[in-house]
Amino acid sequence: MKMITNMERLKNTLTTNGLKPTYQRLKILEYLETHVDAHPTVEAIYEALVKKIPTMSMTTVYNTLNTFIAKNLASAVTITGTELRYDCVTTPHHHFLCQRCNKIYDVEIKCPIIDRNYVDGHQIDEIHGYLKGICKQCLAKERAKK
Amino acid sequence: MKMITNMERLKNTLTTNGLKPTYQRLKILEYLETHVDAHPTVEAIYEALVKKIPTMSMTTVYNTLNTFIAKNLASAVTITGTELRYDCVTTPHHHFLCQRCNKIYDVEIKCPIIDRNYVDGHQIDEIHGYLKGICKQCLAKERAKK
DNA sequence: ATGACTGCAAAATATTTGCATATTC
DNA sequence: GAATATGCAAATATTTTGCAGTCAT
Repeated sequence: MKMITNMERLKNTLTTNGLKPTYQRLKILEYLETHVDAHPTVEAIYEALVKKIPTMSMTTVYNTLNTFIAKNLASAVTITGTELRYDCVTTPHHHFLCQRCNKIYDVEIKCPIIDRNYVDGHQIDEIHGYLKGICKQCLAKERAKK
Repeated sequence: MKMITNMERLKNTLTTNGLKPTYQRLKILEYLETHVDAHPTVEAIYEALVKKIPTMSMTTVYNTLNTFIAKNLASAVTITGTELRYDCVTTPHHHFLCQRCNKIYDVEIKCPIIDRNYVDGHQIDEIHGYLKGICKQCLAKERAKK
């Protein structure tokens, strides 16, 4: 078995999707993969990467994420309504937004329409399940206070 | 049976929820009720109402909608990610966004977690199901072209 | 008169666009 | 070298905030 570095693997991911493996794209993809749990905002991705790549711009982050979405390498999480958060596509899952701490958690839920192609005659391309409430951690903190 | 006008009914809805039945609130609530299917943006509500109430402001629309949400008279639909759309609360249902025409449709789906209070230890306060794809109407138009 | 509500103006936040420069194959 | 990608600056879009004036009891 031939060993490849992580960067080579990411490069392959981009090229096999017809995308030029630019340094910016590689870094953004790497960031998404290593921060799946955080469901980062564009801001967060930009802030993290501009430290290493001083010329990085918000525009590039937006461009790249939109390109990734078009190629199905990432998906937008629209749960908060006023900002977009991002996720690199792995397995289908739903999201839980904590309304106290604003964290987004992945949750596995057996969805009854996951394998339907149509609902009411509309063609389904994406399914998003969003739960909102108070997360485990915040509930614990609250209990501790009392 | 005593007959009441629609405006009296809306007024009752507001007062029984502890809200002063101001003209603006009545009109916004009426608009929401008569345009449930449209899932209007703040902009749309404002534009429609400012014709009748020239002093109406965006701020008031935002204030009012947030008040309604707090009282559970309306809910925010966060499906597009960059703008909020509104819905007046009736029965629980999911939403379908057409990515061609940008319309939002209500869809009835049997949700397996609708009566669960916790998932992975997180307390669930709201459940939102968002489907995206191409709506019936747009599919028909597309077929017609070929 | 008091407390709540409205609405203007400005600020804050988030995203998109035009275009000149740079990079990749 | 042609096509594509980057990134600055400016424009656009969306939501929030401060505050002064207004309205209903």
